[in-house]
Amino acid sequence: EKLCRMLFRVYSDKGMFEESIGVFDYMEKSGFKIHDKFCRVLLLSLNKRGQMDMCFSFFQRMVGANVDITVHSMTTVIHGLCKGGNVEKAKDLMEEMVSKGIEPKLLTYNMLINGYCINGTVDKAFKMKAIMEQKGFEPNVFTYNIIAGGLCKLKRYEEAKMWSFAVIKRGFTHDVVTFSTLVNILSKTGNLEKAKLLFESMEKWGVRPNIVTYNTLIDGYRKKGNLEETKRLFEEMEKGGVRPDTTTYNTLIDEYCKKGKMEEAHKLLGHMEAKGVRVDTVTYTALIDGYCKEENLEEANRLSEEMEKRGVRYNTFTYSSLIDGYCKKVKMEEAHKRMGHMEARGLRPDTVIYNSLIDGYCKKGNLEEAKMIFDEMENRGVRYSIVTYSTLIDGYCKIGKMEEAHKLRGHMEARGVKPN
RNA sequence: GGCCUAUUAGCACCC
Repeated sequence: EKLCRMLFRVYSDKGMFEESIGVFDYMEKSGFKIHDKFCRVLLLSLNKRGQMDMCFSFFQRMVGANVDITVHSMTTVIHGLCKGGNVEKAKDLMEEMVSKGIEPKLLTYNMLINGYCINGTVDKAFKMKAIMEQKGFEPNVFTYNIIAGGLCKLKRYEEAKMWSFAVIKRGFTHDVVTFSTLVNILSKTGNLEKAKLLFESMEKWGVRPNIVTYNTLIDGYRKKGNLEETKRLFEEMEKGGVRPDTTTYNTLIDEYCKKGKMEEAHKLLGHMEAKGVRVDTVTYTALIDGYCKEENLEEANRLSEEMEKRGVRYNTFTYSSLIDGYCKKVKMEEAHKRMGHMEARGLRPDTVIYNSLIDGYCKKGNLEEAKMIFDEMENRGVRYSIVTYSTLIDGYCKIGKMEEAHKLRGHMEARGVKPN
């Protein structure tokens, strides 16, 4: 029994999940008593590695094996489900557990509220908050920050600002997350000066800007085209003992890429390696996109091979940049080939990728093919966006097929996509 | 005590 516990722990920790579950099976068959705390090692590990489905199904197995389920493991599973965009499933799970006498905690509710925010359904997040209050839980700083963040995702910055300021007004302890959120809101709404003032006054409130606060402000300045201030902040943070991280470098690399300064961007990649800063998918995607934009697909492909070799994962953005690169050059066969690759890896092409393809065919003057891609989106359940319609409408206009263009305008209204 | 919250990368048109 002791050996099983040890094995289970090690397998779980190393991500050898089949083996972990094998041990679990054996323990169950042998009639060993299995505790909730013991199972949590696996739940947490599955969570960390994004294996939400397995996490959920293992939890079901725990229930089936009569493990003494606690709020802790329930909360872990809910966390995973929420992060994976499966809030409804998480909510159902919570309700099921409540019926078994397990009471959620404030943090459990916060996770669900966050889940709805991730989904972009803030109204449901508010409903969950109301339920939480009904149960006698007062919202805490996390709750407020989560809601402010959710509203930011929807670009509802004015409302977000109210929630962040409410933290300060309600006399909660001042929190660096609240301040960073506010710096972001101010910066994104064109009040970079105010953002800077807030940033500078933070210390007076007893809050020290951290890496995220710096990164937020740096992004604000570079998007405004103020490279001097961007660099100054970069140096200031290093002097102040806040070490630039992956996001900091990614932001700067993207800035150089957008300006077409690919050598500079590449140099920063070198700096990251020299300083031991982790390189990630965003780093490479920014670079790949930069090369694609200057139509240097050779270099873009070289980088994608490099990231493959280094074990940096591709995501939808990475493929999107490459596919768009091919579409802009009207190399449609190559674009399709890349789409095949991503699907083989279990990534579903999204709206943006389809938009690039449609644009490619439109630019080629092949509206039949463009329309076929459009229909394929429907069949595969990929949502149309305002860009999808604009692209295709533009395509029809350019070849003088005005009736088709008008038809699409009707189509979009029927779908509830508002013309801009 | 720990666990939940903030920052960076992809698409059309116009400018």
